[in-house]
Amino acid sequence: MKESLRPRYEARAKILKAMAHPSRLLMIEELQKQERCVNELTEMIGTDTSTVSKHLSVLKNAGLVADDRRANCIYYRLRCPCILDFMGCVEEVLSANAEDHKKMMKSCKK
Amino acid sequence: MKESLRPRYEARAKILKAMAHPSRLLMIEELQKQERCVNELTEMIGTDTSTVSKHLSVLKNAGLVADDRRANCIYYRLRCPCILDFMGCVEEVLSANAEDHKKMMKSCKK
DNA sequence: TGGCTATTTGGCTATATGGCCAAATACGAA
DNA sequence: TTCGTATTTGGCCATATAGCCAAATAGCCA
Repeated sequence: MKESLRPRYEARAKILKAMAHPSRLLMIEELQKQERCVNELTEMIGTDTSTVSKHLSVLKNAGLVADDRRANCIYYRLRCPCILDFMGCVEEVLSANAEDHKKMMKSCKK
Repeated sequence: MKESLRPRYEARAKILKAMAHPSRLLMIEELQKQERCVNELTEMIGTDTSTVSKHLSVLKNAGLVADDRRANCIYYRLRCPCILDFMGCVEEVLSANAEDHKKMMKSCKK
């Protein structure tokens, strides 16, 4: 790869990687609807608080979420809501995959 | 996480994960322009053929690319071109990050 | 068929990640 | 200041991934 292009692709990959986890996708979706504190997200995900905190730091580190403290909770919110537009296409891929799978099964029966 | 939702998020995460690598992003971008065989991609990326082959199998396994053989090469193509629309938003995040960074630097000087 | 090239697979190592626990920290409120 | 709750961090283990090499496979073409 041309060296000059590498940082660009690495930066993009980092963002995609930050999104590429089931729990983090759930959080992103939730945070698009409304901001949430760590505790609330922990309940939704149903795992250890420390795990959720680490997931959030991945998202924050990628610049996908921002946080601010109010009262004694830290609220997270989605920084670029367009992120969720991704999902339309992701779903398209998934249904294309399902379609293929169906075809394959059919042709196996023959 | 509600058990019924898990498979859905896992499927989505798998697709994002498949995209989340610099070399694979480069390939995806290239394959949107035109189909390419393993050898051509290997040259572009500048790494071992076997590595590229494995990257391609990740993409294929996620349903992002399809391949077919012609003459004695195997040509890969992008299955869902909408995938690249992602990048607009990814870039948006990146420039928001850059903006933040700039602000931070400024406020440090004060 | 047999050779040749393109591609994939297996094996290995180094590195990164997710998850849990325990401990540390941060900060608002009394 | 001190307490108590919310959050983060460090440590550990199990698992996954990238990359390279060597070897196996696949399938065109003479």
